[in-house]
Amino acid sequence: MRQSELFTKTLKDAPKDEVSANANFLTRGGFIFKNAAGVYTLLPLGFRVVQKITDIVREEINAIGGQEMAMPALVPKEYWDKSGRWDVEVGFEAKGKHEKTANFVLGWTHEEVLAEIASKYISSYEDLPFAAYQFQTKFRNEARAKSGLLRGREFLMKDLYSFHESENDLFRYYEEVKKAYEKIFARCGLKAFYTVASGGDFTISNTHEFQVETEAGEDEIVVCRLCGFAENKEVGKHKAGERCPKCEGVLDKLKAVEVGNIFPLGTKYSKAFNLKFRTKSGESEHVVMGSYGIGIGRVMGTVVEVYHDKNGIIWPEAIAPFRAHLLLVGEVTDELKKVGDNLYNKLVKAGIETLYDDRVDVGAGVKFADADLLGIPYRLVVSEKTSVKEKVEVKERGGKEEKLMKFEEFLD
RNA sequence: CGGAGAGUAGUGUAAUGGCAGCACGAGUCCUUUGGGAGGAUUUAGUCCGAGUUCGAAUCUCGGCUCUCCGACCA
Repeated sequence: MRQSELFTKTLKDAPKDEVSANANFLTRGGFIFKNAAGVYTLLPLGFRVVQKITDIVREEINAIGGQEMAMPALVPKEYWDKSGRWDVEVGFEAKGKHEKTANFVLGWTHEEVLAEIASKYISSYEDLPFAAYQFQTKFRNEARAKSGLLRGREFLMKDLYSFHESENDLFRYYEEVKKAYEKIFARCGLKAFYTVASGGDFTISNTHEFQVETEAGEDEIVVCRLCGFAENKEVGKHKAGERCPKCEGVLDKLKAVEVGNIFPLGTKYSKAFNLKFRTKSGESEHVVMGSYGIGIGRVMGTVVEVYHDKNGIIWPEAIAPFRAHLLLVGEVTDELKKVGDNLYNKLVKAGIETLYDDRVDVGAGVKFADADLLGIPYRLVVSEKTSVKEKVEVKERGGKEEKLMKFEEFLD
């Protein structure tokens, strides 16, 4: 992508009143645009990051047998009546302009929808287990949207639902999802604590959250840094300073953001939707369900909270919008442009996603500042003053040197 | 949903009852070209609605929106 053709621009000043690092840098860099509190447009750069994250999630969920599908955002009232969740306060009701009453809710979760569908297709133990998921925009009328992408009223979520003939089988799959989640967050560069959370009325045991340490987080958890045991403060069984229940360590308290969660639902929704199957011995039983979410936009925001310095974002390579940032620096002469264009073409041809700052009449300071802000992992600078490798020098945004040799082959 | 603060040009700000100004951005011209360049010139603004007043960005009332703290949630 040639930066001269990118329709967004960077902003020099941080948005007024905005405090969180992710809202600041993502807005200034032109990754996102705020349309309303907690409602964001993903601009081309932000969209690329989200695509990288969804690709990773899709790969890992497919690997545990998830079947991708797409459910509607308009969810019929009758479904919510069945589950008793019509009046849940986070819901946005949707009504036709000329209709008297709202007949839909903008989906804020999809247990109801999939339970309804499953009840038409599942009839025998032979149909179980199965798991289906989607990436979808969810709508929740949060009383207070805040912290940029960390808590929005409209956000992209990966929601996975699993269906089983027994609790045993549910918990077998639950462990698989847990492992998949661990891989997903690790690949996104996040260290996530697998955290015990209170289940509430909706589940048959505790639920689990994946929490990433950051001051911008809204949750407080106690963790053992030795073995990784973690518990949400709301559970209240363990306190900071106490001995870890799993090992010799001592529990620490920290602020964190929940990037994912997994719920053993049991039969709440299968009962509401009459979702039953015949066992091998011919009895009719309710399907046992689990549900598993990952907030995609929240992952993106969390990564920015974790990976930034005073100048901007430092994307982990796996989810960076581009891998290389090629900069023409100094006076852009025809000769210099030729060196840059050649290198750009070579990189693109080799499948290296490259943002090429080919802007003319933009000062070096501006280009470097923009590059720092955008946070693309590898920076290749083409300039008259660079003596290395025919006017090209390579730097890594995060400051480490060892990976730079990757680009040697392109610098002939 | 409770509490607090704030809405002035695309962005950031000044003007506290009396000519809406500055910087960045954007346009044009010239100079400059390795860390947010310089000069000239142009562009563009008081959230909405009432009220007080000779006169309102400024004061009053109502609304809308945003931010922060709290409660609640992926």
